[in-house]
Amino acid sequence: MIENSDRVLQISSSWDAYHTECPTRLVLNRIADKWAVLVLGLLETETKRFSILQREIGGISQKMLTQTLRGLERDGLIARTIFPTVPPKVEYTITPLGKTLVGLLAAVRVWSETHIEEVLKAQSDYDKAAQETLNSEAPGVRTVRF
Amino acid sequence: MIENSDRVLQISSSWDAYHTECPTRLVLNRIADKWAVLVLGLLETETKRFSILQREIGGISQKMLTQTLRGLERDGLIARTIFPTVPPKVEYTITPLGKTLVGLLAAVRVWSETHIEEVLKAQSDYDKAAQETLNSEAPGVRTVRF
DNA sequence: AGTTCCTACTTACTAATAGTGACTATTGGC
DNA sequence: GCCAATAGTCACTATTAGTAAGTAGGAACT
Repeated sequence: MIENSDRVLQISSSWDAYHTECPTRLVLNRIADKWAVLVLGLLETETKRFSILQREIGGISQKMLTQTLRGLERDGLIARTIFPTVPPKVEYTITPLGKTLVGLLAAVRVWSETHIEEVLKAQSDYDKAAQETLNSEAPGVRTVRF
Repeated sequence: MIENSDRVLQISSSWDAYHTECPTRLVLNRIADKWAVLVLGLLETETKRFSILQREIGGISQKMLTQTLRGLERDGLIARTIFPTVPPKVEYTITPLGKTLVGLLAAVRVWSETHIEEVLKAQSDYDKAAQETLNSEAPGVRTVRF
């Protein structure tokens, strides 16, 4: 039933992301959102407006940016301040809670930048191998070790 | 055009996740996959079989597990070994490259566990406030600061 | 001899989510 | 009076996630 010691620790602290209903999985769903990661990265150092964020994040639509910002606000990771001017002005700022998470995410971005070549090479190797087995062997059998 | 100093650094290192076509964004798409994060977490310490992984990750389907494992294999983060026995046996092991990433992801899981209460509280506060503005004010105006 | 079971998948289908493009309110400037 | 600018919303389509059922092939049971 209980497999190994690290899992026991997680269970005894009452949170376990490996259990479907555990609320810690919502944090996973948060970072498992590329737009949220990018937004938090931009707000790490300074407060920014909606239009600036959209300009700096390549390929995000207004709808997705709005949706992402609302989600981050709801989770208490960023704060939203609207100035009722015309045209409207809305500023987004990272909260203290958000700051504690964004450091980790920055580390992931650094990892991407330092290991991307290895990942790209692995991908092309994999694709080439898949191509070869397609041409020679029966499909499905790829690697055998004894 | 160039906004602030950290961005300049990223551009000069030739990788920038904020640009749509940058390959580093595929790493983001990798960690922006809750299943992948959970799988990597389980493989951090030991090699595991397909059925074990499925049992330990609450709520994952066979299809999604297969898909996730294939993606991680293609990116060079895990290795797949099939034993052509009957019934079949397939083992998944983390690679050295995968190990360097999984440490960061473990940090994120720890963050979840230590900050989940704050996030849940922020959410209920947000939902309550949204409910109140719905009852009293005109919708859209929530916070004003000068 | 036939049926069932086992594992690690596919495949076909449905539900949910991401993304796209057009539309809105407001008002200062031309 | 008309256009530009900002931060959205709404209706629609495309993509992706999830579900349920099927497949292989030999071992063990009946």
